[in-house]
Amino acid sequence: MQKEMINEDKCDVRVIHFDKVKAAQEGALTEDDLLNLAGFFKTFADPNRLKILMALDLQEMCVCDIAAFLDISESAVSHQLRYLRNGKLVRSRREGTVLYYRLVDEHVMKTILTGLEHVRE
Amino acid sequence: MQKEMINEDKCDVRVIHFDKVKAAQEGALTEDDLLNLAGFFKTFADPNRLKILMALDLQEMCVCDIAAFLDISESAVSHQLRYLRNGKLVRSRREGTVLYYRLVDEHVMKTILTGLEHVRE
DNA sequence: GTAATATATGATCATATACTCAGATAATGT
DNA sequence: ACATTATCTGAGTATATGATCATATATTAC
Repeated sequence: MQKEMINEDKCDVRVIHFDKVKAAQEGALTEDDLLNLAGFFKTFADPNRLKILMALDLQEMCVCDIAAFLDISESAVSHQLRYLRNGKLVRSRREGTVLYYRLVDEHVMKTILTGLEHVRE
Repeated sequence: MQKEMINEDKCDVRVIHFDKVKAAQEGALTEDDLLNLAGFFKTFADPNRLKILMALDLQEMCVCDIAAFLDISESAVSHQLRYLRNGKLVRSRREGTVLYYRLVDEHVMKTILTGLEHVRE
């Protein structure tokens, strides 16, 4: 059971399998990819956002309809939609004062369905 | 532009397209599925957990190796592994005092790779 | 049994999240 | 221009999250 220090400056770091640590480091994503990916999944980590995304997969909807569907305030919906817009998951189309939201592409539902598969075993 | 109240008790709820709200409600998941699904994605919503999962896809690893890889405390790793165990994403195998963790199944990486596809456009 | 090693757990704390509220903005109707 | 409608935004707040630290547990070696 060989022990090695991974870094001279951090003598508290204990490593049993140095080769595995190295392999993990070599296979790791960049910090950028990692943050984007975590951010992407954060989008799906909220029940209300999931409901919005699945509803928008069926049909485009406006803010107040989504608010009625979720039974939360329009302001709260608007905040969540901004979140989804920033994440490039939804797009909107304006018709007068009404904004109709829809999904951007098929990755969104694909991700949700893969997750649902796992959850239902 | 017809307006209807979705509920007599909540006169502040404004609905433009009642049919869409109804369709969304009919297509919606149960609260249980929704919470499980959100919980599932919450697992992937953290950079360190993502790194752990991707590393364990390559090879089984023990706690202290993961800690060295992530450059965080073994305690923090242990907390995250408990999270992953509760979510049924990883399993462990004991060899003396050392616990080797590995992924439970292929849904995990499938989910991560679908996400990565989207993130990289 | 005791000591040492590897991991797990509970308490605590700083930050992130998701809502509400009040007010701002954008498009339409008069 | 002014009022109305639909949505957006910033501030404030309560809860959730993820790390650290100290301590507890589990296995092995002596």
